[in-house]
Amino acid sequence: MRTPRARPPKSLSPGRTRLSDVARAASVSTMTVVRVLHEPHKVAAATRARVTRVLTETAYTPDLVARGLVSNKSGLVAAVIPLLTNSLIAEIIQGLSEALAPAGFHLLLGASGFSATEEEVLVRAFLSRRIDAIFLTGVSHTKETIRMLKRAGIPVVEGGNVTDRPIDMVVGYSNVKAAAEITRYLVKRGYAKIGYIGAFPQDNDRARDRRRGYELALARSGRKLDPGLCVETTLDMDAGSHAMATLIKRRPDVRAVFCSADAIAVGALFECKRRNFAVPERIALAGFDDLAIAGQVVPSLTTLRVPRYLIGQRAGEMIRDRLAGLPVKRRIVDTGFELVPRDSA
Amino acid sequence: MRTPRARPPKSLSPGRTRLSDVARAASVSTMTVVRVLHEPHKVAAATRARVTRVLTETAYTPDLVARGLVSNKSGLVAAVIPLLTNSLIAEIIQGLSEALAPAGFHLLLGASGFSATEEEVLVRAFLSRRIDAIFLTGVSHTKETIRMLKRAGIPVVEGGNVTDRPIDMVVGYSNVKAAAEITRYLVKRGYAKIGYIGAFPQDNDRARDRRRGYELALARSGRKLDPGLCVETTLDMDAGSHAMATLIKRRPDVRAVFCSADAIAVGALFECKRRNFAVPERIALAGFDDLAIAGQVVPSLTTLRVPRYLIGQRAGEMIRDRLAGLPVKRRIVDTGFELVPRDSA
DNA sequence: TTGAAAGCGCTAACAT
DNA sequence: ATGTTAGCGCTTTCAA
Repeated sequence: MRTPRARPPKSLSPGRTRLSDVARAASVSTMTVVRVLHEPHKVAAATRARVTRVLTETAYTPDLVARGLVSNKSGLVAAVIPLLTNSLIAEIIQGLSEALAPAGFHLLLGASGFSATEEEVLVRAFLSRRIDAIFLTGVSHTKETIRMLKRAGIPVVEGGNVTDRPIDMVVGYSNVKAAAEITRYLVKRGYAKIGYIGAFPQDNDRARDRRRGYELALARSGRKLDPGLCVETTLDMDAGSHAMATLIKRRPDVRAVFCSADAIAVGALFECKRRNFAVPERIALAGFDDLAIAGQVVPSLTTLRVPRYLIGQRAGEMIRDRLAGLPVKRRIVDTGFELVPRDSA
Repeated sequence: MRTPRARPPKSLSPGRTRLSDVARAASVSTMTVVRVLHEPHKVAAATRARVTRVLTETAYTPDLVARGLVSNKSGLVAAVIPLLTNSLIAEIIQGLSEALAPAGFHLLLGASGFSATEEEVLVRAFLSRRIDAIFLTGVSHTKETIRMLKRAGIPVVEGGNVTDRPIDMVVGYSNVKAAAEITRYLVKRGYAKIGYIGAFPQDNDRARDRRRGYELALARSGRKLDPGLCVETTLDMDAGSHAMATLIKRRPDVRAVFCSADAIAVGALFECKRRNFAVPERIALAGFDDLAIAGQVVPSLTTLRVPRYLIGQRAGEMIRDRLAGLPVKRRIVDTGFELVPRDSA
C-alpha cells in the first residue's frame, strides 16, 4: 500500500471546509481561492466562476482563528464593564455593539464586578487573544493594566467619565461637574440639610466623583459637610430603599437627598411613600441617569440626563475609525449632561 | 556579513514575548517551555526553575490565537441575545458570564435585535471563530442556524423558554404555562374584560408564547377572545404607557390587563395613575418577570417571578460540564416560575 | 529528561 | 493569471 495520500481529516473540525478543500475541488491552488475571496478582479472570469461555485456549494467560511494568526488582527474588540445588570452600562454596551457590528468586529465581554484587579486579569487575558481594541469602564485602573495596554499599542477607549490624561481615548462626561450641578440646584431651591446616597466608591470612579461633586457644591455654598448625611450602598433599588431608611433614622431632619443613580433614587422615593413622607414637601429627591422610570414615577424624578447609548456608540466609532487608519480628531470627548428638573425636587 | 540570524521581530506584535523567546533566554527548546507550562513534573527541577524565572521576567502570556489554531479549541463561548437593554436578558448574561469565567472561558456577545436572520449571521460568524459552545435566546431559530449548529457539533444551550426538541440543551420555563397561570389568576379574581399588552411576537417566541398562554387561559375559562383587547408594542416603559392609553381608548370597559413584561406593566400602571384610574379598583394589572421595581411601585405589582440569573448560570454550568467531558444529566431544564400576587390585581 | 520536525488554516512575498 | 514557498506561535508526535 502506497498511501501517503490517505489523510483522514486529521483536523478535529468534522465538517468544516478548508481553503485547500475548495482549491482541490476547483482544481486550482489555494492562492487562487484566496484571490477570489479578497481580490476577485485579479482572477480570470472563468476561474473565478468555477471557484465561486465551489465556494457556495461547500458553504465555505474562513477560519478566523487561522486568519488572525497570520494577519495579527483578530477582529475582536473587548469591553470590560463592572456589571451588566445596570441600565447605564447595558446601554453603553448596546451602543458599542451596534457601532462595531457593521464594521465586522465582534465583542468580547468581561465583567469585573467593580474590581480593578479583576479588570486587570481580564485585560491580560483579552490581550492574549490579540484583541484589536478595548473599551474600559471608567478612568481609574491599576498601573499594570495601563502598562499592558500601552505596551500593546492598541486603541483604548475609557468610557463613562472624563480625564485629562486618558490611556489613549476617552468618551464620557464629568461626573464631578454633573453631581455638583444637581447639588447646586438643590441648594438653590433652598433645602436645608441635603443628604447623599450613592454607590460604594471602591474601584468606581464614577461613584467617587459624584460624591466629590456633591461635597464640592456644598462646600462652595458655604455649608459644612456632615458625613452623617451620606450613605453608601450597592447600586440597586432595594438598596436605595434601605439607605433612605438609614438616612432618615440617622438624620430625621434631612430635607433633600441627592442619589447618585436613579435606581437608588427610585428605591428611596418609594421608601418615602411607604412612610408617608411627601416628596418633595417633606423630603426632596434628585437622581442621576434619567432612566425611563424617572419620568414615570409620581412625583416624577428630578435627575441628570447622560447620553448612555451615545457614549458606547461614540466609543465604537472611535475604535472603528482608528482601526481603519482614519484620523480621530478628538481623543477626549466630553458628551456633557443635562439637568432635568421635574417634580421631586 | 553572515547574518542569517538578524531577525528583526518580523511579527507585528511589538512587545509580545513568544515561546521561542523564552526558550532562547533559558537556553532550552520551546518544547521544554511548553512542558513547564503544561506538565511541569516532567521537567527536571533545575531546568524548570530556570525556565520559570524567564517566564516571569518576560511576563510571558500564551498566544491564545495560535493555541486555538492547533488545539482546535478557542476557549470562547458565544451568546446571541436580542437586546442587552432588557433586565431579563442582562441578568441571564451576567449569570452566564459568572458561571463561565472561573472555568476560563471568555464570552463573545452578539445582539440580534429580535431578528432570526441576524441571529443566523451572528452564529455563522461565531462558528468561524471556532467557538467552543453557544447560548441562544429562545427556542425558535432559522433552519440554517440549526443546521450549522448541529453540524458544528458544539454544545448549544437555548435559554429563556422550553421545548421538547432543543437543538441540544435548553434551560428555561414554559412561557405559555406561566402566562396562562397569571391569566387564570385574573379570571379567578372575577375581572370581566381582561386585556393583554405584550411585546411584538415577531422572532420572539417568549412573547408569542405569553400571548398564547393568555389566549389559552381565557378560552379554557369559556371566554370569547377579543383581539381588540390585545395590544402589541415594543418592550419598554414608555411603550407600555402608550399601549395602555390605546387599550383604554379602544375598550373603555377593560377591567384588567395582563402585561407580558414588568417594564410594560409599570408603564401601564403610571398611565392609569395619570388618568386617575384606580388600580386595581378601576383597572387591575399584572406583569411578568418580577423586576425589582415591581415590588416597589404603589400599588405593588402582581407578577410572575422567573429565575433570570439562574437561567444564565445553569446554562453556563451545562456548557462548562459538557466541555469538561462530564455527563450532563438533563438536557432539558425547566426552572419553573412563581406567581407573585401583590396589590395591583 | 529533552529536542526536532511537522502542521493547524490561512496569507504575504515571491516566482512563473 | 496562477502557483510555490514560507511562516504566524503554538502543540503534538516521534526520537534521542
